Amino acid sequence: MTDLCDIPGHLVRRLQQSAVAIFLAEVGDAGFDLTPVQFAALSTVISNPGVDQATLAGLIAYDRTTIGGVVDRLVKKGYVARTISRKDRRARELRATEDGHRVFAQMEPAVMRAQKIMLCGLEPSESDEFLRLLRKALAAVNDRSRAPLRMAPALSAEGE
Amino acid sequence: MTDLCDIPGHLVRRLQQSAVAIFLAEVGDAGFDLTPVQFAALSTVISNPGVDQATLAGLIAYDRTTIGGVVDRLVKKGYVARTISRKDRRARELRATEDGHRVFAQMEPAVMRAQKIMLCGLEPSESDEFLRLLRKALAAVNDRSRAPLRMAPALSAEGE
DNA sequence: GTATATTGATAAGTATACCGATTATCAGTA
DNA sequence: TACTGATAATCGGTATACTTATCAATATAC
Repeated sequence: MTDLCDIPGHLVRRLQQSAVAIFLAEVGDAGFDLTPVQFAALSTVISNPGVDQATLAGLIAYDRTTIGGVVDRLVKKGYVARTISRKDRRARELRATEDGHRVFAQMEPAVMRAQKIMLCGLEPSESDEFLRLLRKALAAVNDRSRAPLRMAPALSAEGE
Repeated sequence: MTDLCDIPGHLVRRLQQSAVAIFLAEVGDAGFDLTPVQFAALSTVISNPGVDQATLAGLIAYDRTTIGGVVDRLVKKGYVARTISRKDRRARELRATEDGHRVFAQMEPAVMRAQKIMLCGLEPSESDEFLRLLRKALAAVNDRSRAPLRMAPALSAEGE
């Protein structure tokens, strides 16, 4: 008989659900209303000014179809500006607004707190080991997702 | 500067995405069309004949609002029967159909295969350790989700 | 210089997730 | 019996995710 507690996928899903709930609670208590996805997108736009949406999706391993809506919401909230690229009229260049930069910087402590809470059940050494295994497992299956991580800078490493 | 690769929540999300993609691929190749969520629900209904939807949601740590739609799809596919409880007219009693039992048994190998693929980057000992840490981390944050796991039978164990 | 293939973005449709509110029912009480 | 509170399920609304298909613009091939 299949016990769901023995199915890794089920455990990962539950941890992810908790992670989102904790993120929203911490960030919300701090007075911000970004979701984890929106935060990751904003963070990446800040690190890569002028990226187009497809590249952004690759950088954070999101689906290209999904990223449009995420960016929509960031634009609506005034944290990101989307302009049509001059070099390629298909592409939209993304840039964080001043508001976006400020909010990102201000909410970082809450985000870090959420990450700590998420792993509060583990000893520090266990936490490190967990993250190591998480990265290692991910590297092996990255390309089996519809939205694989596609590094632009010099990250890569683990994944072949 | 926040590197997303250092944010546990982001890593967990990516692994979950891969897990879902692998599950759908393996199960789909085997000729079945159940999602991970639907599989978990069907599995739990089989183990707990006659459960109501709220209890089912608790058993697999899903949101109560979501479970209705999941059950809808299982009913539409003919794998689960939903009847109004005689003891409590508010509740719906769920039971797997013969088709549901058969499909569940037949797809189990594909599900197991998917779990193995998901962790194929880890050595067997690492895989065990990863699952141990996953369960431990989860136990500590279970009640911070809107949909905490609520055991009815004698599951528990690891996660205290 | 036009046909072809590719690529960035979006649209439509389905399936999770979750919040807040509502409805129907049940349980206990006065 | 009517009232009160709790609970099962659903509804409306928002946000991910992903599939297939489409459109527009670019790049390449010829």
